[in-house]
Amino acid sequence: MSVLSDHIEAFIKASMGDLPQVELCRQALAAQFHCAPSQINYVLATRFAPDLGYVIQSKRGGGGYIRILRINIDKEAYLMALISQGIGEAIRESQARALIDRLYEREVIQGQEARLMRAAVADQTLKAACHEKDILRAAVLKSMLLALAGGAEVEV
Amino acid sequence: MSVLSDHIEAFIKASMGDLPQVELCRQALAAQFHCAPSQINYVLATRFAPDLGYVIQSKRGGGGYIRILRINIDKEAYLMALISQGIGEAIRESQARALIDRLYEREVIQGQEARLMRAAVADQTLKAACHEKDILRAAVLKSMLLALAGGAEVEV
DNA sequence: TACCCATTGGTCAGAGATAGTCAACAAGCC
DNA sequence: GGCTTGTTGACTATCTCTGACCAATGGGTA
Repeated sequence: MSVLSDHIEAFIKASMGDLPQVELCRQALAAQFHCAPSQINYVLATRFAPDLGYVIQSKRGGGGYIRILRINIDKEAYLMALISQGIGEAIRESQARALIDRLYEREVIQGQEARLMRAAVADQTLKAACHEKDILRAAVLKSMLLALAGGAEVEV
Repeated sequence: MSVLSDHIEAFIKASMGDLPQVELCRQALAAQFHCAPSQINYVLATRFAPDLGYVIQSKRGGGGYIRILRINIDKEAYLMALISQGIGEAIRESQARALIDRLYEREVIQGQEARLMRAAVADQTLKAACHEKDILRAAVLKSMLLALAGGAEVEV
């Protein structure tokens, strides 16, 4: 079954080739495929999601763009596993701290980075109701792990 | 994808080189880039703002000029100033990114740390209503800056 | 000195150019 | 039919650029 989203996905992947990143123009791409611009967002959300090893950056306004960065999954399998399985929808502060400590022990991160991460996910930092806090913490933690996994090869 | 503002910014930075300041003539610059004079103000406001480490001085009338000064900062004092004044109750993603970029340029943080911080304060990360997002982002950012400022003495 | 006015930069609202979000509808697949 | 996936359009958010109008400076002139 070959559907529009698949074509767009294939086109983007072909554009990327072996490069670590590619830059698109949403409007132009939508015009090229004769679809609504939001269709591009759908493809990005479903085929180039963080869990699938991609990071999306974009800018609006004149000269706007959408940039897709690829993560080297082989190299960072541990982080990706953490992101997709090790952290659920929510995570408590103590669990997050333990996870960060493990990263430090395994030398995935340095002291300064560990301090940054702890600060970002601290209970005191996340102003929200208790359960919301844990959800938020999970999101922040995942996002940072993704940055660790994907950032190394790309100038962000 | 580069746009007029980017070109003007690049030109000014090239003019500066390693010097601590540079002097421009708004009209002449606008003529050089075939744009409205106010476009220069736009570039100054968005690319050479105080948050980005610059100070603008200017004089009108005959022999008028625009002078751009690069600020040199003391790391700890800068961080503390950012925490107490530079960041309010809320901060937008673009402002937060600019702030992090500046820390990176000034070598207060390294590339990996910058990526971590950007990830933590990204719009995509902070799942909340728009205004709540900005408040949350300010809290996360401040918390991380505090970690940077006080990090050396804190137990790992 | 007092005033005029040419010259130069500042401000701001609005238009234009992109991209993001979300709810509703459509198409496929048990 | 009901669930999942795909598609769209209306509305929103953000970034860029411009022009009309405002403000300041300094030289010229009465």
